[in-house]
Amino acid sequence: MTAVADPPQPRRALRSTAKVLPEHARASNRSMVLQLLFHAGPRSRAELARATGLTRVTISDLVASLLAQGLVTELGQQADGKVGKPGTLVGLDAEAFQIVAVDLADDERVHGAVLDLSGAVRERRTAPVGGCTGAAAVEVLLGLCRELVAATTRPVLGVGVGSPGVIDLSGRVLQAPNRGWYDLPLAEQLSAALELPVHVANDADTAALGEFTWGGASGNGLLVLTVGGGVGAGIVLDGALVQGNEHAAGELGHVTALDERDEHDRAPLGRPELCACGRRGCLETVLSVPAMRRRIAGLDAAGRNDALASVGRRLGIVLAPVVSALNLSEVVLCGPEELLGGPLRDAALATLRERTIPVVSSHVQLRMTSLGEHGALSGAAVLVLSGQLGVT
Amino acid sequence: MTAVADPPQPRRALRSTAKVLPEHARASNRSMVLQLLFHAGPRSRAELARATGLTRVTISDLVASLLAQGLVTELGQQADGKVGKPGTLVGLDAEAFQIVAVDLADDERVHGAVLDLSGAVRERRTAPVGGCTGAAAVEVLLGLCRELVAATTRPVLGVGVGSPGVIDLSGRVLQAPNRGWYDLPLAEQLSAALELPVHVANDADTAALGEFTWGGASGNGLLVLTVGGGVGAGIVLDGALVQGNEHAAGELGHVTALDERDEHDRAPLGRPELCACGRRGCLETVLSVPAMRRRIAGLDAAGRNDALASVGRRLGIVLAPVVSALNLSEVVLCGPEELLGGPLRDAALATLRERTIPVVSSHVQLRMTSLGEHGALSGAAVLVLSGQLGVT
DNA sequence: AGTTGTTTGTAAGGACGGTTGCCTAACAAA
DNA sequence: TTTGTTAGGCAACCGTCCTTACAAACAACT
Repeated sequence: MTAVADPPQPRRALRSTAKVLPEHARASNRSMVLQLLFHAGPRSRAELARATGLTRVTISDLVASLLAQGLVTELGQQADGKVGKPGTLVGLDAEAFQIVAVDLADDERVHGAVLDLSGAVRERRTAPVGGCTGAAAVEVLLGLCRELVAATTRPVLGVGVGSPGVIDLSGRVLQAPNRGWYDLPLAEQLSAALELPVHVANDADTAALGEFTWGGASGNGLLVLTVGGGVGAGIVLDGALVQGNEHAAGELGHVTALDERDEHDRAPLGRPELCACGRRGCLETVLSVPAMRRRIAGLDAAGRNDALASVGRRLGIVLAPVVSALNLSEVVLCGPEELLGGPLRDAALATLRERTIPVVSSHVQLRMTSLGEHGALSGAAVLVLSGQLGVT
Repeated sequence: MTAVADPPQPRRALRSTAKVLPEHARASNRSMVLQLLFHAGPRSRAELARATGLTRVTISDLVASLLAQGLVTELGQQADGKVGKPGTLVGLDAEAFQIVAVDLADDERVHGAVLDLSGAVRERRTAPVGGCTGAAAVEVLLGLCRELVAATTRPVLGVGVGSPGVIDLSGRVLQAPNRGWYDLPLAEQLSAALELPVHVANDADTAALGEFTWGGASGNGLLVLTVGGGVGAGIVLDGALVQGNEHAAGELGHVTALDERDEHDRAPLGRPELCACGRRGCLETVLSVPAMRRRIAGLDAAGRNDALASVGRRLGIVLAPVVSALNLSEVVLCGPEELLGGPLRDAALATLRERTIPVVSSHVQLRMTSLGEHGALSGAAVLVLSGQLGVT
């Protein structure tokens, strides 16, 4: 045996790891039980034990602590005619806590809601924010949060906020140009002011979380595209949001989608337009709501369909490499149904299928969100459910 | 308080969770110590305690068990003139075990090697496989593995195999057309025959792992593009390989990269060619080694550079949406340096920067692999290190 | 040289989390 | 009524980590 080559030098920075304590195991198992009750509905302790792989003893112990916290309640006997002693059903108590959720995606008004643990909206409030930036915008947001907290009728589990911009895992807004926020520890500030746990994430990410949890996601990879004044995306892989190196994952709005030299779709879309970012032909210049409304203004139905189909084709071209690289199972569009739902979606899906290998394209779905307008609020609520209870 | 909306129904399939036992915590902490010693070199127990957050007592206990297994050795006293009792250095013993790694990316020959725990190649072997398919190809692979195992001089930690095709987490080859493997439990079969732990993954994925561990990856998202007879990609996010819904993540070779109606690069590249997959203009028809060699055959230096730059631009166009969506920090090219390293890389990077928003493009690197030809073998070894010791 | 303060590594005891084994209660079927 | 099965609770045990306490080794100061 002789050394044939020098060993390569490990130069990579150490991956972030963390110590694991027995109590973390406990928290994880507790989350697993809650997750099961949340998604699959009430179960007996014995059923929970079988589903989780834990013993009945451990499950009994966990359930006892959850009962003590009021998170779950006993719902009486299982009355199906099986042999043996009937189990006592244990179910998540959707009324145990309430969640305050806020969506900052709209430039004019901040939308907020109080939800229960099942995701049902119990109360709505909005506040005008047009023009406010910096600390003033924080004040408006904080005011709405206080109002919503005052409107709750149960203990508040936490506050979830979805906001445009680049936001890190701790809820620090690294940059949000339309609010004039730069390096702002928003979650920390709100949490201190409200004396509640506060979770803040990008609005496309919260939309993706909402869709993942309540939208009936069927497979493993989900991309949610939010189309409004701009275009954003949130990606969920293996049950977790993709953050990206600079917490800027999902910044698809400024990928070039229409090229100076492309003949393709030249007629309906015209030459690439200048984007707010200073470059030409960004996806936002064809797919954003204002851009689409401008393009279809004054056209007849056929012309509108043509124009929207052209937009859809450009979208399909941009999505094809992403869907292929990640082997996504679902792409979901959030935005005005009348713009996105018809020819645009059809053309995007057709283009996507044309441009990807069958093993990828045959399994991918491209559809409108099933959550309607309050998808973003549901997602902000999931942020809290996930952060406080480990339920997704 | 009144119910304003019905609760959305959770329709999503339950996410796979697993119970966590104290022993899993132990294994995790053990891996963390090994990881630290692997990447940062020998440390004293007290230093390990500070770095991990565990107490000195726990670290002593963990180190004792690692010593008993022979994975680490004491390396004598720390001789730096600090106050206090000098610590005893503990280091990973690179000679404790050896790893057998095999790369099936080449259609003609199977390449294999014996490596030590530091990743140094100690022994090389190859075996001709041209033409063999199905069970015969498995036999050739098995023969090479036996030969390599016989060539080891230490206990074998495990066997790592990188193979083209779609492969699931258990090492089952779902499809590998060029070997005629369909739904073949390769890891299981090899493991039974060799009586050793065997880990099998896609060759682009192993290349990505190797690059991640030894290539000096600097940030959070890494995409490794392998360019040979075909084109493949492996993606590492948050320290883990992206699998995809059908385990087909990274199938970038058959994304359309050259469009029938695109004028762009028409002159150097010609009209979109028919691909083996039956469609036209796939990335493989411009970026694969045979395609590029055919295109530059007979050209002078300037013509070659033009042609390769055109290929690079098409690559940049395909990569831009992926890099933006994931906010990748690094894209690495594996393949012939003389084709990929020059104008192709430059043009791809320039195009990538043109077509992505600065927050993404300003941080992304696009470079050749630093591991040379045995990147795939190193990656297969990482597969074993990761699977058996939790070290990545 | 002796003392003091710092640091390392180990030992003993406690807290926590999960398991196994055994018990009783409740029910269906023979 | 008996038998078999299932649910849930109690006690004892094991593994893992923590805190507290202690001996050893060394630098620096008196």
